[in-house]
Amino acid sequence: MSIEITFPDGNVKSFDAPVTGLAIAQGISPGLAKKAAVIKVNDELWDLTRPIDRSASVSIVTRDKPEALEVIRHDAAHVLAQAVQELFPGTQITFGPATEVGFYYDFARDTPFTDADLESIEAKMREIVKRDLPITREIWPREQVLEFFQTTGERFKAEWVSEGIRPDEEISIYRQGEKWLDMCLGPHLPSTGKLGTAFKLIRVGGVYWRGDAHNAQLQRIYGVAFATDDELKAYLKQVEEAEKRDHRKLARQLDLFHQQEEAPGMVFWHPKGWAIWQAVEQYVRGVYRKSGYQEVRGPQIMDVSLWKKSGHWDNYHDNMFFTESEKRTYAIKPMNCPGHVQIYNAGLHSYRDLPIRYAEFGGCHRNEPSGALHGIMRVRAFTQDDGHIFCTLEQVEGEVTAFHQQAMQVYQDFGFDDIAVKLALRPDKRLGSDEAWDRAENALRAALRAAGVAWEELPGEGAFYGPKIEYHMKDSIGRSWQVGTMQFDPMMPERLNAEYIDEQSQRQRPIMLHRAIVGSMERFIGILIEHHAGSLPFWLSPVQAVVAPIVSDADGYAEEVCALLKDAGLRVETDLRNEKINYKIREHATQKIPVIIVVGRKEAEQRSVTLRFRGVDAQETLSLDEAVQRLKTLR
RNA sequence: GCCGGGAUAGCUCAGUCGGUAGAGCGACUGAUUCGUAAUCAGUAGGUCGCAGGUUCGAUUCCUGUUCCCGGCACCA
Repeated sequence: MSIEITFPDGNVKSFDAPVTGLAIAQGISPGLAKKAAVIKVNDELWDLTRPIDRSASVSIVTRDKPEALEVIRHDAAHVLAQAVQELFPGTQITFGPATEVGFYYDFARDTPFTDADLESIEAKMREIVKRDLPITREIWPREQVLEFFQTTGERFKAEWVSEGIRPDEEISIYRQGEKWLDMCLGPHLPSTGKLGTAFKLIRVGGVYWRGDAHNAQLQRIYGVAFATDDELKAYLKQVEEAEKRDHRKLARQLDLFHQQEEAPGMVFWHPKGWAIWQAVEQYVRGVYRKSGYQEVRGPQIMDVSLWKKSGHWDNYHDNMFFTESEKRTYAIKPMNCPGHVQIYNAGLHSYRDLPIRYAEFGGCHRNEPSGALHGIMRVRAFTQDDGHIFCTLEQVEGEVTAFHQQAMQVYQDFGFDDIAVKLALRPDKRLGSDEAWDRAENALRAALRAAGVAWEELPGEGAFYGPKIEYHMKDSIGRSWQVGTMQFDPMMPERLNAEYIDEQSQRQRPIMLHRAIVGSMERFIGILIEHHAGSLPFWLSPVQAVVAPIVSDADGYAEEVCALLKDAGLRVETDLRNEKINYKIREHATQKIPVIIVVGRKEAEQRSVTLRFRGVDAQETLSLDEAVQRLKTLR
């Protein structure tokens, strides 16, 4: 038997017997063999130790390649599992994949792992790496695997063999050293020593077996892993930087808002935080105006019967707040759409009136599970930049493409330029027929196509009343946030009896489009704070400039400058405290004020000001008039 | 909601192996008028999250609870 191995450069080499990737690499150079992590065989990643038993085109994947990194991380998960079982006998193993920056492994053990355990586990992992145990792949018959896991008390593994793996699937077992093994698809490095030292266990958390809240609770140990120590160091540094821009921390430092026990998941906006809100709201209001929306306002609470009619009660009553008065139960609104339908229904509409676009900064309350709350990113009381468009099916495409343009402009104006568009399709729990869903999903697809954007489809992620387009934006440190949405809803008009009169004087159901660009004001402001690390752009800064006199003789002039800038529409304050200019500059720089305006005797005499811009040490002195003009252009 | 951890002055944190607490910054008062990232001195400030229990005595130990943090689940 002859095996032909084709290399990336087109060279072909014949072997008489099956040959391993390691042998091939060694045949090329010992250096390559050392750097090799896995081998790509006909576009499939294989272990270096797995014999290649047929002709194939191959390429050696060295450890510096992204594909190798995933294998390194996956290996780290297995080394973690072995370390845990060596240290804590009786702990059951389940799954442990690679993640975006590292790996995790889920364990079943009655006693919780502590931070101290994490340290000793990591030490044990390093020991296993040092032992440089060979990692070998074996194929076992299904019965043998099942029996093995049953006799070793690995209940979860055994369950997976019988419930998660198709009977005709080949089961590979990876042995790490003499005794320890795990069932795994692979591939893996040839030995534990190849893992290297660039890994670190970071935390432990609870998870559900197979991701289902009805199942047993497991403990997941998370780690990060890289090909080199430098990359690990860089990653840890980046985490530290991310912590510094935590919106909860910055809110305290910059006095933007606070939250307290009596109102969990709600926000107390301080003057400076509310100034940011106002800036965002005024901006969005301008978008409403320019794009043909009429602003409206519905009531905060409405009789529960309305929510039963709309379908919200059936789907979400566990997450709704209720209140009672005179034997009637009211729901505190979790959404604005039923209110907008009432406004629509208050008049009779001709097809000529459509589309009708309503907008509202709609305050909503949702009783989110306590464990979901997070600063102002996930709250129980929030405000949507909500809008509803009542239109005909034919008008949907035009409305969706127009919305797309508006949304993209808004994200750009706020400093976000990396936007991903996704289409969330029918969920299991839903209203309406499959035909209606086909129509709805296809209408959105057509609109996206017309808008000329690429999108990703998310099966099962749609709202119960219709599919939705989602806008995900990446922030300055690469995290993705779902903000805007455009939802197609034929159900709500039906359920709440919305109609218009068509050309033939017949009553028709309009289509309802739900749309939001920033989504939740609270969350969007949280994202803005973290994206800009608290240094908001001039137009969003709560205090845009501080006028700081050097000596008290200049106080009067400072107040004059401040008044002038306020007249020009800027948010300005004076700092007349009896402190040195150094102290004032330090403080306002720390407060991330975009412009510090210093005035001393000289400026007061010359009617000039000295400007110091955030992040720039150099100062500029210019006349008061010039300065006002200059700052006005930043607004 | 579930698993784990936490809660000490306005903020950041130390401390008490059970004998009711301390620093820095901030605040306040006074002095200082000093040209680009912290002037000096003094003063005040805490039911040690809340409720029970054990104890002669609990901020400390135990139980419960609320909220926060991390993870999972959820997210109209």
